[in-house]
Amino acid sequence: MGPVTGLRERKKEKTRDALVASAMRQFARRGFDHVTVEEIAASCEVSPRTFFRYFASKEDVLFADSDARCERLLEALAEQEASTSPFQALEAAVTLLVPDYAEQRELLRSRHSIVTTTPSLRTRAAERQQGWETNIIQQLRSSGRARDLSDFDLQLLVAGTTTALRVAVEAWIAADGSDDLSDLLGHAFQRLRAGLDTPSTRQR
Amino acid sequence: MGPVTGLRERKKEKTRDALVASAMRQFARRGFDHVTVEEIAASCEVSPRTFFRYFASKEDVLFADSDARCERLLEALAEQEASTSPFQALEAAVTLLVPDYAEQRELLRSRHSIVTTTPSLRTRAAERQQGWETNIIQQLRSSGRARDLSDFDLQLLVAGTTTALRVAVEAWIAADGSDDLSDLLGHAFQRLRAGLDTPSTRQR
DNA sequence: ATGGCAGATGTCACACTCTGACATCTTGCT
DNA sequence: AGCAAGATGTCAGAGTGTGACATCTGCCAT
Repeated sequence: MGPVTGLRERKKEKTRDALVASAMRQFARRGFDHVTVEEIAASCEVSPRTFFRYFASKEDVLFADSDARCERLLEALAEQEASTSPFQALEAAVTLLVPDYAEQRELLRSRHSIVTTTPSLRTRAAERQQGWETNIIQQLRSSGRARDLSDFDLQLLVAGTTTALRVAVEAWIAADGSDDLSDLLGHAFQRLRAGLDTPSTRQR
Repeated sequence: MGPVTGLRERKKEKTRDALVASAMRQFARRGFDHVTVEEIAASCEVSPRTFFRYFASKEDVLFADSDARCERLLEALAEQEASTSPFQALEAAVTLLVPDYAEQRELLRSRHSIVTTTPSLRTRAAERQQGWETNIIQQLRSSGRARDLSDFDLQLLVAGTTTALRVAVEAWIAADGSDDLSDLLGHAFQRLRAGLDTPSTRQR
């Protein structure tokens, strides 16, 4: 029972993918704000109005894959043993995302360069993950896994974890490729576990 | 030797403050996107063009005080003993900001309600602080305080700290006022120190 | 004090993003 | 075939943000 695959839905997905691909390509080449929605739409033979039916804003097309990744994280989280601590469950779930990131390194890298070279975007980079926090918190709560954490501790835990993820991914993206994302993540979680004021046992 | 206080600068500051105040008042009353820049400008007897000379965007006026607070954090950080660890220095500096936050609780609270009730802003809430990270990292590096931390560890440390600050402030804002920001911050730093996977010793 | 300079503001014109309303075409179903 | 629903196009318009240029005003040297 694969996903219901009517012609309509396939067409839609195709248009969506085309928009993302074309947008990313042009952003990378000419810079985010030198590319207009009209141009993106035109390159896919679609009206600008239609573009906005797929994406709420021009920025959204940049982060199109991010939401999908959040979904996958939530799924991975749901699959963790109920007996593991929220922290461990998060670490395990995040680790499961590594191949996903690795696959899209080029996309992430080009987005990173787009974001850092566009002042208006610089702040909006990681806030996407901010949105993740709410979802993760909700999932941990409703699954009962966070039963003995206070709201405050839970928020701190989740925020700390997504922050670690963000920092690790950024470092991985920024590096020349010799670093392994798993290692970076492992190190980050290790430090969250041991306490941030603990002197690091050497690194890189 | 107080700050050089030419008439010109005073006037400018006055306009700026007026813009922020009027904007915040109207946002709170009518919602962020039902208030136009034109209206804000008009209420201060100023042209819309001038508004954009003070603030790069309509959103920026919402976070006008944030940058100032970042400045103060950097100063406080610079004043810390060179012998304290980066983590301790950050904790101490952040603690010095508490009165600052406390003073503006109402402003922060109304901003919080504006942000959470405006879909287009919901994600953009605290990521202003994201921008803080770069500044803090730079300061720690150039002051030599972070001499024996790897880039990665430093990034993680700073990101973790600002995250703790954000979470604590959010919790404080969301609460009914019975909580003390110092306590929340203290607790957050305590958990960063002890390790996020450590069971909490009771709380609220 | 005064005349010039630099910074602050206003005016105008314009590009671009994003939205609502309505018409049209296409797909899925019977 | 033919209808209903969904997808797209067209059109008009509000709102944000920017460049260019003119004007006004506080500042300072003479």
